[in-house]
Amino acid sequence: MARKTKEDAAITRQRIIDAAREVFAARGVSRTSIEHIASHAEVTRGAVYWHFKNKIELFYAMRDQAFLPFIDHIDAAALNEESEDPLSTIEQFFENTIQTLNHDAAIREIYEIMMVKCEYVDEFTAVLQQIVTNCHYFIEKLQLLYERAQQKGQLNIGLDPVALALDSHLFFSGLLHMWVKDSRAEGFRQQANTLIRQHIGLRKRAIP
Amino acid sequence: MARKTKEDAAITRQRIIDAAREVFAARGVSRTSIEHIASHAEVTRGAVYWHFKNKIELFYAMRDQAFLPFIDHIDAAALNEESEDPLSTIEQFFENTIQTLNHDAAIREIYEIMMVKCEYVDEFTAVLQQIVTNCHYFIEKLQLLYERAQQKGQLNIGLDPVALALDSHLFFSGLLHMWVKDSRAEGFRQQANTLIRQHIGLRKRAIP
DNA sequence: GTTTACATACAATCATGTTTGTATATAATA
DNA sequence: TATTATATACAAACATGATTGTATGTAAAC
Repeated sequence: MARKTKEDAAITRQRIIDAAREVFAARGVSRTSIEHIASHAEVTRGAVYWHFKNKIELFYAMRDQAFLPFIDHIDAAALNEESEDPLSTIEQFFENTIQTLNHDAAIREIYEIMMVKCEYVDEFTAVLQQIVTNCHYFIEKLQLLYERAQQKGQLNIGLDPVALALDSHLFFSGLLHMWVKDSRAEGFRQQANTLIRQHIGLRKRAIP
Repeated sequence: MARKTKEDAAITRQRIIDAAREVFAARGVSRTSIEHIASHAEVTRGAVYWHFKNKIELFYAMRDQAFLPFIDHIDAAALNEESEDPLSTIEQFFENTIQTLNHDAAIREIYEIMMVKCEYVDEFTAVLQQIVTNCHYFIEKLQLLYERAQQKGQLNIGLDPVALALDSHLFFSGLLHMWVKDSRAEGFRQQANTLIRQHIGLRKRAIP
């Protein structure tokens, strides 16, 4: 087949990434061969190997399409320094993430793949470490927000922003995991927002 | 080779399970071949296929060695009805689980495999569903304990046992995940007990 | 004309499930 | 109690298919 224009090539590249995501989600990363991805994207393995060195490079490309926006989302929440209501900022952040999972099938698939359809061994161990690094970054931002909430008197007395940040991170991590695992929408997915509000409610200063 | 006695066969079987666990932990479930397991157990594939139909049956056998005791542990905590201090029962349960992970390398490996070294697709999707079922069971027991804590006046006023149970489950689920992922003991593992106490502390009625 | 963007062909492993072979533990029988 | 029959606990061989990376070919864009 003939050479394509640069824009065409970019389209092919994205098609391959999309195909990879879909096949990963259906068959798991390990059981997915380059041929599976190629035929699903309606190209040959040659095209895949042209755009990506191997499977893990493709995996990284796919991951970035969900995680770069997520980082931006975290930063946006934390950077809003003039917010009058830091506690609500946290709550909104959690709810928005769940919203995104509900509405964006691609993002949802990427989370699913990374949480229950990928084995973090060999070349993939680095991915796990990057996730952990991101978690620490996320915890930092949560701590910042809780500190601001404390300054504004939103928190119950005696609560420590550091502890709250860690606790909220574990809560949210657990929530995402349950959300993904409960793929038949048996309840958890509908309950998510309620759970978030209750979680934040636990910290909120009682209105006298 | 010759036929072994029943006890010898049982030993061989357990050796194969142990070998499977070790190789799964090192290479991930998908990348592990029956031959890998066999040679690690110092038997041939024939022995493995004699004792187990295929890889997933072996996986189930391995899993049960960690999860059956875990269920018992949950039941033991919830059945202790005369406990004067249900909140501490919960706290102890969390801490004991972490203790087990710290001291029992086999259990630790099984958790690791199930959380980050296994892809839940095809024959493995059933495993995920079973995990979710177990989670719901766990949440029920937590709810029971929180109800007892409420009756004994241990909880802060206005807290709902149902909400607390879900929140604690998410916390614990997130904690286990972080514990497993933080394999280089960079902090999370040491912090676990502190986090548990703080989490429970959030619910505890302030001593007047 | 050269580089790009692929398709096609090649070579080399590797894994799976099954089948067959076999020595012996164990139960049945005499 | 000694003998025999059979099921057991594997090892070894077989047949088949899948996957990977690379190497080569090619037509069109630049």
